[in-house]
Amino acid sequence: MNKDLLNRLIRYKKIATKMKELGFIRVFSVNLADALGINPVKVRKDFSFLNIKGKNKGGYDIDYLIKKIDEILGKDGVEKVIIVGVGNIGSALINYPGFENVGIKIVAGFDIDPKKIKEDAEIPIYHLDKMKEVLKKEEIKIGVLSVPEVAAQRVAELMISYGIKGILNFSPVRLKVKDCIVNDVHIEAELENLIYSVKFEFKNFANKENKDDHTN
Amino acid sequence: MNKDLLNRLIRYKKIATKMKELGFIRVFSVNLADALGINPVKVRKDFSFLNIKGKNKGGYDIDYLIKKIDEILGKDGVEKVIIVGVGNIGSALINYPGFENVGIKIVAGFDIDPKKIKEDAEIPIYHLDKMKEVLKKEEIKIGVLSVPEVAAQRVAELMISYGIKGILNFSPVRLKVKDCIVNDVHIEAELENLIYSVKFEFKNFANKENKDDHTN
DNA sequence: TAGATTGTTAATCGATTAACAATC
DNA sequence: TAGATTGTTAATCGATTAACAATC
Repeated sequence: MNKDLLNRLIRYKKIATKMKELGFIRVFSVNLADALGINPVKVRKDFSFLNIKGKNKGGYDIDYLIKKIDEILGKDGVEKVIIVGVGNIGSALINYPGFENVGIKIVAGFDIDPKKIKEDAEIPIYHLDKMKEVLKKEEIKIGVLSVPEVAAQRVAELMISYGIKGILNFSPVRLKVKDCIVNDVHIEAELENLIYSVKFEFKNFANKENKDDHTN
Repeated sequence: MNKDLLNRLIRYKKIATKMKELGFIRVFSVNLADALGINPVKVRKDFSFLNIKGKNKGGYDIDYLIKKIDEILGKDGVEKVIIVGVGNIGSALINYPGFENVGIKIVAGFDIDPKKIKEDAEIPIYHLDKMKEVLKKEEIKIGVLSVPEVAAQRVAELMISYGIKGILNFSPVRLKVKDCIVNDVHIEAELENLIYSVKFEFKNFANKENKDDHTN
């Protein structure tokens, strides 16, 4: 199960759920492919690999598809997540309402700035010193790291020592860690990449006529 | 120039710049490879492809390397960017101080909520109605899209109609657009992906002993 | 039956790594 | 010279696409 396949699986489920809400009961590989912008063969390959069966000419049963994906993903209730570093990005995430819909609950934030501590808020913000206690009590495995660059490596190691097994890393550094999965969200880098991509496109606009409608 | 290569190029430059600040004058492919967590052959392949020459046994001259990368990237001063949708994420980005260092300037934000409008702020926030005017005047090509999901497609089309050529998309939808490059930053999806990756790792922890120190 | 769709095998493509000559 | 490093060719690997039989 590589990251790309996992991403597709999450998206298949999202689409199937929406179609179910609209009253559909089955979906063809070509529908899912259109929605994701990929080749229908890849959808069938994915499902074949994951042992999700379709009906010849009948497509895939939506209820069955959702059930299978949930099985594969090990869906089991709400996942608790903490936010470490309550700066611009950190507080944006704490206030973001969309996580609930996908079964994610932000249970606490942590910071070292006394002005940011609010232990009695709906989502409490504690001093970093309390992280160990909270993590152990709540058995939290997933943390968002949104501290300044200079602190990132050190704080990541702290989190891992308290039992964190997955870090969503917003700091612009490559974390060197053991026994922990890191997913990077490097906004700066994405923006720089975009800027240069646009520049190249302009530079070469004379050369290429048939541009795609969506460049990942 | 694909996206991965572009990303590596940006990182090569960042590392070279830091090494220069530390007083180094040359760098070996293996150094850059270590920093990026890749194979040194790939570094040399990249440089060979981009016509960046090293010295046999002498590595790559840092000043020359930076100059060549700047040439390739078409580095020319500060890039102006707007933020469309000044919610949690949008305002976090407006207040984020790190963009200056990489030559990015946020020049304005746009929203439809009158409470958010602040035309006389350092980084002014205008009503969406003024977007056309500002974009034309400042000749802005790059925009960050951080509006709610339901508005994303419509607002993206609006931006493009006013001359935007690159969108950094924070909304959890696949934008269907023409003549515009879209880079996605899907925080929710990354977090979901992380959660499931950790679950799988646990499920299979008995099977694998030698885990890598960093999983992208 | 004819047409549409799944599921799989084979072919293709590109990215990555291995191997190694050239050279300092 | 011996060792280290670049640069390139060849080999490998995995992901993607093409082709097509099976089937409803």
